[in-house]
Amino acid sequence: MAATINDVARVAGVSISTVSYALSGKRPIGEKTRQRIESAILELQYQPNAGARALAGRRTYILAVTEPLRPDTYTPAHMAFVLAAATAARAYDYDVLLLTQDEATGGLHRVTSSRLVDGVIVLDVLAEDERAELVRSLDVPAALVGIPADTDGLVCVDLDFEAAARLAVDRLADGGHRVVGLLGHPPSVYARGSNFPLRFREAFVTHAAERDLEVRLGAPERTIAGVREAVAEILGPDRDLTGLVMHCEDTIQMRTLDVLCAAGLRVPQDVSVISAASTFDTSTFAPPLDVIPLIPAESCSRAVELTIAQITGTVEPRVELIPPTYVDRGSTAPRRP
Amino acid sequence: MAATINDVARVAGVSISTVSYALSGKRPIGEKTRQRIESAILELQYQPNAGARALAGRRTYILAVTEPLRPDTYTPAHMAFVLAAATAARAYDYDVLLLTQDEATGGLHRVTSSRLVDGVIVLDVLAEDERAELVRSLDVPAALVGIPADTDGLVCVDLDFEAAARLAVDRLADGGHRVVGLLGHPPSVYARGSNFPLRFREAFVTHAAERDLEVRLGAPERTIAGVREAVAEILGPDRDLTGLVMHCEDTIQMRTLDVLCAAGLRVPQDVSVISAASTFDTSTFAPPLDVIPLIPAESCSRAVELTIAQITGTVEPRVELIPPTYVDRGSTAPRRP
DNA sequence: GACCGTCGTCGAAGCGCTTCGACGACACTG
DNA sequence: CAGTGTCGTCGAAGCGCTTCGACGACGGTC
Repeated sequence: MAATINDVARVAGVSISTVSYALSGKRPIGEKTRQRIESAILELQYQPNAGARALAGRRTYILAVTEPLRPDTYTPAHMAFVLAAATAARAYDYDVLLLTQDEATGGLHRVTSSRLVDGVIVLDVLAEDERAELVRSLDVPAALVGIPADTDGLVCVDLDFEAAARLAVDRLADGGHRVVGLLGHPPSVYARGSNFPLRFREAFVTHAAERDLEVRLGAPERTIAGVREAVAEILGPDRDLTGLVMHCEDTIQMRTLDVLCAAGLRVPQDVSVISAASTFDTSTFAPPLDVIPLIPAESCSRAVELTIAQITGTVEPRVELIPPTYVDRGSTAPRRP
Repeated sequence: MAATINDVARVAGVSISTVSYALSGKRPIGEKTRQRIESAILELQYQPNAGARALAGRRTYILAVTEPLRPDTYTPAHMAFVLAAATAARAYDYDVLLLTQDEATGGLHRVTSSRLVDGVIVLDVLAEDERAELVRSLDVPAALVGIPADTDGLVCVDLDFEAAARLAVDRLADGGHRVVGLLGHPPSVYARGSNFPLRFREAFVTHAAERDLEVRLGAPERTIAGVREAVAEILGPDRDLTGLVMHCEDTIQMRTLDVLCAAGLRVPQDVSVISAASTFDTSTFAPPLDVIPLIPAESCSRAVELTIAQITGTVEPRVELIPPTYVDRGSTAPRRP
């Protein structure tokens, strides 16, 4: 059997409460006592029993991460967030319970009301998301990565997609480009109400209008043919498009570059290209792309932070938007006269 | 505060042990009592406290899933296994704690010796894998999905990659093909000692020799150029290769089809193509490919089953190989004379 | 020197559940 | 009808931990 706190106390010749306080640091402990306890712990390979700790301490040190991974979502990007959340949680000594697919919603109720978890990280938030409702009504420490339509009473974190869209538009507008395109996600993604593609697209269109640009939108299917078609359409019959922003999966972006190349268009001489809100590495693309990165670790570690702050104290509901940054890799250039 | 078993007992007018037995079914309960208890549970929205249950019952109903997700591994395929494990676990009323990256090894010790989890599912097993050692020495209920070099004392489950390789070889050999190629993973994957690519490749080479075939191996990098080069090499200067087996990521497979098409080679008229041990859907490829599928749900649910069997009883160490199946989609044809 | 505060330690009371042993109430045996 | 089971229920003893209150031993104050 595994050693218990009783064994440690006996070996160290102190009471169990002393051991507990030595471990938690909630009361001062004499130097010599502490050392005896520490060596007893080492000797016995003592690890506190998680169940007992949860029961007595009312903390499990587990966070639920809910990520539906809906059929048409793009796994790598979403998993990057799950991983980032897991890593961030470990930095605070929390473990992560994974709730996916149907459990993403159903399991949320179960794990919170059985006090299996201390808090919840909600990923891939839709504009209308059951889980947002659930979190609100359950009144459990939680942070959403993404912004639902109704943020009332919730703690949300996300990249500032609107600002990212403006940043991309400005870059092209400042370069003198007049006709710009946005290559987005497959139509089904917009239909589902996934929030960030919509937010990005709206801000893109709005700000392009403010900057007096002509805008063309594409929502290619994932197939080669789909990309080819969308690119052809966006370029226009006269191929007068000179600025292209891509806010989509890596395969689509790579294929787009292939298609541009095949069409004899050079980047950035003929077309300036920006990869926006991408979770993957665009520096290995051919050519490497300018990017406004979406860094999972950033939003997730903030979400974990805010959740833990709610567990240990109290946090005002809020929406925190992370300002975007622009990484220049030479895939944009001023428009040639 | 959440309702406890005490509240339920009070409302139902019985003792707490009766409630507990009603819940677990470990002793018979009178019909009327059971109903009173059930309605009390509904009324109070009672959910047993996970920590207390773990402490008293010595079961947490949590399984650890360890998946290192090493830098060069292909996320979608690996995550498919994580998801399958989570889903399978839920079917047995177990939740899943995710251990990735550095925690995949380090966290294993922590979560088992603190009794946070009842068992462990080990994914992406290397030929030489620390986690196999750890599981052996920890003596914790566990199942590995994949086969380490030393399986002594371990419970392992996996697709029978050797049989899959033979199946692919036989299909081509029976079709009269004499020169066959295997397009595998990037070199780094083989170098790392990931076990299934190696097992597949070895069996492929061995069995092709038995069938008197000439074998060409390719291990393309993920880039377009990498694929193009590997395909050119495998086809040979005379393009005498007529059978191709792909055991690699979906992007590489798609690109290979693009490259074949660009080279004017038709599938299956000029080249017969088989996708082997693939976790993704090859029916949407152009053309749809014959496939020997690797079904994560299959190995994972068996792994979960075997782990839970170890928790509740005892299971002999073993290696269970899942027989491969062949799905015909018309991408192979007899060799033209 | 009486008084106070801090430090370091202990004992004991839970936390909410499972499970063992006990026991009354029956329904069978023979 | 005494003996033997099974059924349905209860009380109580933990499971291993945290935390509260208490208390002796000091060192400082006035």
